[in-house]
Amino acid sequence: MKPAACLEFSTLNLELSVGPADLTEKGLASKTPPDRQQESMFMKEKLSKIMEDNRKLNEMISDMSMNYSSLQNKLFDFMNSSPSEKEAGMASPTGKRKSDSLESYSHENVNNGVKAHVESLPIESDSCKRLRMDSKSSVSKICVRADPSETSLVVKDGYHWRKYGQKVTRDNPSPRAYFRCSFAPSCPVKKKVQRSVNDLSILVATYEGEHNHKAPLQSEGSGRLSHVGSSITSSLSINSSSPTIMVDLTNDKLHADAKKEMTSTEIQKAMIEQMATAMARDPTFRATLANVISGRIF
DNA sequence: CGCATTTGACCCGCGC
DNA sequence: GCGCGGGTCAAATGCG
Repeated sequence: MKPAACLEFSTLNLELSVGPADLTEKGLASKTPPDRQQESMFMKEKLSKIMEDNRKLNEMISDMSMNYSSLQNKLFDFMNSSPSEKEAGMASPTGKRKSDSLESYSHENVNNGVKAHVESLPIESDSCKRLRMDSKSSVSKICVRADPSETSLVVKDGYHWRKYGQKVTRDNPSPRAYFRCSFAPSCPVKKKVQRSVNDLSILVATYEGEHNHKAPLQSEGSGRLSHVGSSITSSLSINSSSPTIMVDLTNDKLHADAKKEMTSTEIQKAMIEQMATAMARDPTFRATLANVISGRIF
């Protein structure tokens, strides 16, 4: 999802509650009768305009929901397609740094661990300079809410990762950990994990490349990977300042709920509800919306 | 003993 | 050309 689209989406789903009571509080009651009549007409116009805006916003959110559902259906279709189809056109496995090539792709790192919550993003400004040179390459990024006291930069996503380096970067005092997919020796996928500079409870995982193997079954491998996928699916929130999806791993109740089987429709519904709730709760989003509304009114 | 993690050194691209 | 900074390597270390 593009940032602009996110912004549009994030300005939805809040009730506009400017009514006559609000208007009288602004000193309108003290006006003379002709003035009052004029003001009343003016305010009626304003109210109808606001209601119209509200209606448009509701239309936009329903459109966005439909688009989201359609995209997610495509995503599930892709997940169900054969591995050979996914691997067509995939970057060749590499070992040496000079030969690292990151092909562009649109569906990335979608497995039983991070269903539909992974986004493909353009290379960020702070990403590797070598990657920046390749204008076609893209990365996907997920944010995982984790206990700040937890020092291990482990993002459980269903795959097996081998840590091969850690570095403190200039723009973030928290160390950045570098992982390779260890499930298949030839798998070119890499992962960088670093705590958010703004919120230490958030782990930002950046995925580069595409797995050239099937996702490991959750029952096999290390036991800590159990129920990873569903736990992530059920609890997400949105940071209005960024298009990145947030995943909350700390909610025990949701962990329990997530273990239940969910149909894709239920997942979509739950996700849309969570997104709307998260946006409405976000103070930054609300302040932005208030500015937009006040700008329209005054 | 084998595997994973840690960590300092090194590589490489970019900006000045 | 040099320094900076991100990314990677590989020996050392830890752990089951």
